[in-house]
Amino acid sequence: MALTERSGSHRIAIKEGTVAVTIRDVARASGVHISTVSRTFSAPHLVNPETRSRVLATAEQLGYRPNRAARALITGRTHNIGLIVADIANPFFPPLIKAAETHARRRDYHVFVADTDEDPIVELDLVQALAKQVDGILLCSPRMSDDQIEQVRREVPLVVINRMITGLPAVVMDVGHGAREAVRHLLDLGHRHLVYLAGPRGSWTNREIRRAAGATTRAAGAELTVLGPNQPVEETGAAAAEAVRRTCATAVLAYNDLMAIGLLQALQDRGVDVPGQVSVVGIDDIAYSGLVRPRLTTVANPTAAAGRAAVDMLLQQGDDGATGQVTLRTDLIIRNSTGPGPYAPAVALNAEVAATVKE
Amino acid sequence: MALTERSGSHRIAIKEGTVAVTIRDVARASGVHISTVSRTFSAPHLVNPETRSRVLATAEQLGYRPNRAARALITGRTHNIGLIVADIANPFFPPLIKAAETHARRRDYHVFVADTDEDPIVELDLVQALAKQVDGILLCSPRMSDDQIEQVRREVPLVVINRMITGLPAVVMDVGHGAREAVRHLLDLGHRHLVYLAGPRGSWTNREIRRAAGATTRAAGAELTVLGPNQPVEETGAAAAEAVRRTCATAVLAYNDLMAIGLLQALQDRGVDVPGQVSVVGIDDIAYSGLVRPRLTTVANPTAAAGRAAVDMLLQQGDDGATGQVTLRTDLIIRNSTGPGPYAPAVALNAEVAATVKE
DNA sequence: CTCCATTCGGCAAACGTTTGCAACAGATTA
DNA sequence: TAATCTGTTGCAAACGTTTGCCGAATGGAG
Repeated sequence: MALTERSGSHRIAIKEGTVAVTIRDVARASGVHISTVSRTFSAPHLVNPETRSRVLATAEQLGYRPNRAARALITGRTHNIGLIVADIANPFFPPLIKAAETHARRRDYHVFVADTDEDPIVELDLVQALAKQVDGILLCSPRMSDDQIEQVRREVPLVVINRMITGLPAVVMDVGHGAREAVRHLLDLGHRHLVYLAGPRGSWTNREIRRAAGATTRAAGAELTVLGPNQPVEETGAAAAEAVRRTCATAVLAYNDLMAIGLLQALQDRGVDVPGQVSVVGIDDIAYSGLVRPRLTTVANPTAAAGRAAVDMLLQQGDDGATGQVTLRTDLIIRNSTGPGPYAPAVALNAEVAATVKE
Repeated sequence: MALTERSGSHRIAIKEGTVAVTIRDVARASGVHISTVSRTFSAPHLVNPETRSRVLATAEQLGYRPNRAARALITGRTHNIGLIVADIANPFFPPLIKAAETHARRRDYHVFVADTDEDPIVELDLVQALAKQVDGILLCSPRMSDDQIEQVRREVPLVVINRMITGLPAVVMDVGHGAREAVRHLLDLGHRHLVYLAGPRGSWTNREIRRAAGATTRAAGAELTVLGPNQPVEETGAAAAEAVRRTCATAVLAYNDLMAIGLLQALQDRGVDVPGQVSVVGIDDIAYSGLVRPRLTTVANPTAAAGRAAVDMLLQQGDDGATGQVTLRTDLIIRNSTGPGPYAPAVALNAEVAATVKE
């Protein structure tokens, strides 16, 4: 460990060639007390403009950067946010992460991202580990039980994304709305037997979709078969092709685009025409849903907006104890993976029926 | 701000209902000095097993968690790693991030992920901001100049991924090798006029591919047209379809799968058969390259391995000053987006030609 | 019984900040 | 002229740890 002589005092060069320059160095070099330097950065209005600019100049020249650990120690705020997701590699999350990160940075916060691999135990571990080094945690589509979340909540400020827990601040996408729209779209096209290709157990979103789809089909006197639960990846979507065919359903709503795409390709591979024989609808509108052929009809989730809203809620939480719950709108995007079903009305009628159902 | 009476001293409840329990509380509760508690956690062999278990028990019971900021302040190590990528939403990165994160966690490190939006200025900003709160930074496919990286390097330990800078620890994927294989594959198939659909300026990878592709085509007496530079996203791939057609080339190597997929779909949309009329090769082997139809022939990059290797290098860097450079192998994966070109040899000849070229 | 080695645990300084308090100057008011 | 106020700065305590140093206790050897 190299020792470096500097300004008459010994300093440890933690990283070779790098000497940490502190507030004290700046103070000495500009002939003021350290508290003045501190204030120059954290409460500029309290220091004489002249002094301030002098301090800033020497700080700049010396290459001073405030030590956030020290600051955190005394203020109790780290200016870090934890963001926990089930799977970074799932294309649903990156836009959310990106938005949250950019938004946080604009408020001088940094984001720690952690990946739970869809495992509730890892999830709990991560929250605990992160709790002390962040000012709050964004819990995305958690797989933990409500109880566990309640418990964790006592250790660290929390905002939950895509799960509704009473008394807990949350940002949810109203996926029920999107699912209803999707099912109505399929019914309007003349499909009377649908499949819901379910997502992972423990997912609030999954329950919401299932409930919405069930209610809407039932109300229309149509049939809904639920296949699942499944891991929300393409493989399971592809693997479900067989089962889907066996149900004789003509339309499928999948828990997410990944599964929808997997299913779509598997169906095509075994010679099933999409949307000629089977219509497929996804959820999320990930970047690839517009790239596959046929382009995927899907429910667009405002993930970026959700990320931003969650960051805002978390940062506000410090000020007052108000725990809001924000619901974001989701919308059906009709592309080419859905087409007329066996009971398709005449084109002229189509609009009329749609109008009626929507009222 | 709520004040809470506790053990006769005043404590600030930073987060309502949450009182931070410190080493001091544990010490008091278990009747030992704080240093003993500290040692129980950071140097267990120095404390009597009996005392240790008693301390651990009360710590557990009180819900004590070490304050990493305080620890960082004195040890100079934060146990955090910064990971800077150009674009989280680019599916090339998530597997790398995920691997790095998991690997780091196993060594009791956390990862901060930041996204530069492909902007070298943001990149520099981020490195500087992160420098003080992490023990080192993983710089993924940087877009900064070598000089800037050299400068930053003096502020914080660095490992660069996908860029070779002399004297700087780096993990690179030998994309030149993959590109050569890809080009040979196309030549073997009888293509004599290729296009390289280039990536972003400032990218080391881009230069490597271009150089490798150029050298290989030239050696075979074939022609290579370079189109670019381009932002590495599908849109630019799709937008390039027109230009590709104009070149009359029969095979395209793209900077990455995203662009390859964009191009592939755009070609198909305008009635060009892939691989019948044009062969397309991507690079990266992102999850979707196997999902599009035709499945994409591509160069597989060991991104997860790269992430792990980079973490290892960074953490070792602390021990000695050794700066290694690791090169990871890339491999061509032949799928369905490539087919015979206008000068295709007879099938029997094919293997022979391949053998010759490879010698 | 004395001495020494060993093991354990306490003491206190240090890490780099922030912040309440007090001091001081100069300006304003009574 | 004295009193008050305002703006600027210094002083020192705190934040929660780690760690070098030293003393106490213990046990074994002589």
